[in-house]
Amino acid sequence: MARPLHASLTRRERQIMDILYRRGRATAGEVLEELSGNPSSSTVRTQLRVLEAKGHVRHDEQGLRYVYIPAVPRHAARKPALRHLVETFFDGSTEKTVAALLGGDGTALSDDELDRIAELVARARKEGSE
Amino acid sequence: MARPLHASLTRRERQIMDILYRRGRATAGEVLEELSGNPSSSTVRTQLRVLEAKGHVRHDEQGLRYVYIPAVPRHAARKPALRHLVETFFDGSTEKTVAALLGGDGTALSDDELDRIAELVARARKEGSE
DNA sequence: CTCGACATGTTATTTAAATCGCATACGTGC
DNA sequence: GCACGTATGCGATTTAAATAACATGTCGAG
Repeated sequence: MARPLHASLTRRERQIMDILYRRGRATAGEVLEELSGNPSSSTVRTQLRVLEAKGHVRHDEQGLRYVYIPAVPRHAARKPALRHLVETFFDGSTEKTVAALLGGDGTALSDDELDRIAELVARARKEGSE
Repeated sequence: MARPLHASLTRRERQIMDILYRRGRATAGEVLEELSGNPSSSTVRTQLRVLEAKGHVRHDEQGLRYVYIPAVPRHAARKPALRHLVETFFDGSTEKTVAALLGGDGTALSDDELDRIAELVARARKEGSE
């Protein structure tokens, strides 16, 4: 069973992977900027090399710089991550999760967005009943 | 800014916290059963004590056993966790997240559940327009 | 009472993670 | 060409995590 990648990462590694997934790609310097506890540039680059050795990221050389990219693309990584969170915090219930997403914090959703979400639900029902 | 607790946990600690959140509460033995790599009982108990020292869990004494419980209750911990995941993997978009939840893996949702989800969306719209 | 099963506490050791110093390579402008 | 700013690579060190051996305490059965 393929558990979420996150499960095998150390704290710093997770921090870095999260940055890479949020941004899509980043240089060592960009990762450094977003890391808390401002570690040295050396540290960050070492971590990125470790992550690459473990197969979690790869890099493209862009001129002088390395641009790091997650080895598992975002759209493939996020499903297991989401499911794991739903299992852990919402009893595996999609309904409870949606409730938290909508009723959530102060994030007011626009009517447009709610319309599109309603559309998603309608379509899911249609597909389910085929 | 209160980041998700998860961010400050080590791998094992996260594993254990996930078990505690999934089950609500657990003894050292129960945690041990669910942990991969079957570490020794000693190891698990030490970790639980470390987690307690760090303030992540507390314990109730139940007869002879200790029953461990997350210090931050699930309903309080899950919101930041969910938001962090949405930020990292879904560009902060509730819509994209719902799409992944519905269109997800093979998890077929019942019509009933879809009904209730639709109701949630309808209610959210109403509240938003007040 | 005392033995055994089971639970916890303490402490030490091993292993892994995190950090950085220093060496090295690549361009750019003078 | 060469000095400088900026990158990366390697190796070593420090710090933290993970693990388990051993000691202690509690209950129930015989």
